[in-house]
Amino acid sequence: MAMTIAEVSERFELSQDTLRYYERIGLIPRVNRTKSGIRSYTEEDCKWVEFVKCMRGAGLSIEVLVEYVELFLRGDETAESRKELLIEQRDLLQSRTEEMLRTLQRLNDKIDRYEQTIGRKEKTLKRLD
Amino acid sequence: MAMTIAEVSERFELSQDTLRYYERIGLIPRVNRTKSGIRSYTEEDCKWVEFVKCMRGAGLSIEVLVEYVELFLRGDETAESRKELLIEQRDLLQSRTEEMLRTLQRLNDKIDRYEQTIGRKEKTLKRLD
DNA sequence: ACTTGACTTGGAGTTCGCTCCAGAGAGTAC
DNA sequence: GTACTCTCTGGAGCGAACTCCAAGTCAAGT
Repeated sequence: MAMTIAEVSERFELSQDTLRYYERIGLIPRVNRTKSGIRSYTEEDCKWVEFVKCMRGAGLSIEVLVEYVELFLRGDETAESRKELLIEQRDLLQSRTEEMLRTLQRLNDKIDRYEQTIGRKEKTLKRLD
Repeated sequence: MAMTIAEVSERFELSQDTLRYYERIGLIPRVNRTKSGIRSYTEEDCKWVEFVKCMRGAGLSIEVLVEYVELFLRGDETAESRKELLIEQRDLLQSRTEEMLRTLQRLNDKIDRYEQTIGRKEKTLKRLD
């Protein structure tokens, strides 16, 4: 059940360095070690890794995720703060996503215009043949 | 019609340093200067600034935008390459956007669960009164 | 003529988020 | 026991994208 850093690295496609870095800065709670000091990831640890990978992938900052973990570790009485933090980040993510959708549309329009322009050019060339 | 860097900075909410930086690295074509060496932005220059701001805002890399500008400056025969570059970036942007939409959904679910948990807690507290 | 303020350039400095490395300590294989 | 492999820690290094700074130029106002 418990996994080594090599296995977790493989499983989530994050480098061992990144996993150690994430733990060092508190982006995931501290992982337990064997008596000889080697990390032994539980399924719970893996859930944190997966969560953080997902949130980082969407662009949430390390800073805010560290804060989330800190709140989590302080226990139940921080549930409200955690919820507020999540709402704030959700709103940020939403507006960034909306901006990206608009830009996506713009890129598609631009590509369409390129298609038309190049299409016209080809026609012209054919006519010249 | 022509604008100073201060006006362009104001108009697009980009610092003067950023505008100069963008020009220096070729993210926008070179802006003409007055005889005394001061930048004088035409409406055309402003369109580039706006385009770049939009694309950077969606996360396109500086590197790829510089390449786009270079191709543009080489003229009509690069239209096809420019189109391909745009398609590539469009596809990248699309998958990033999709990832963000999935994460957005996940965040919303998580917030919902927080709402329920906190709701239950409040009820319990009330019952204890 | 001189001060003020906006602008110039080239280059150094900063922040974020990793990524790499050196040196050391275990566990396994022979 | 010694070679090999995996892992550890603390710290240095790196690339991207700005951001700041020093020293100098120029135009306008008084």
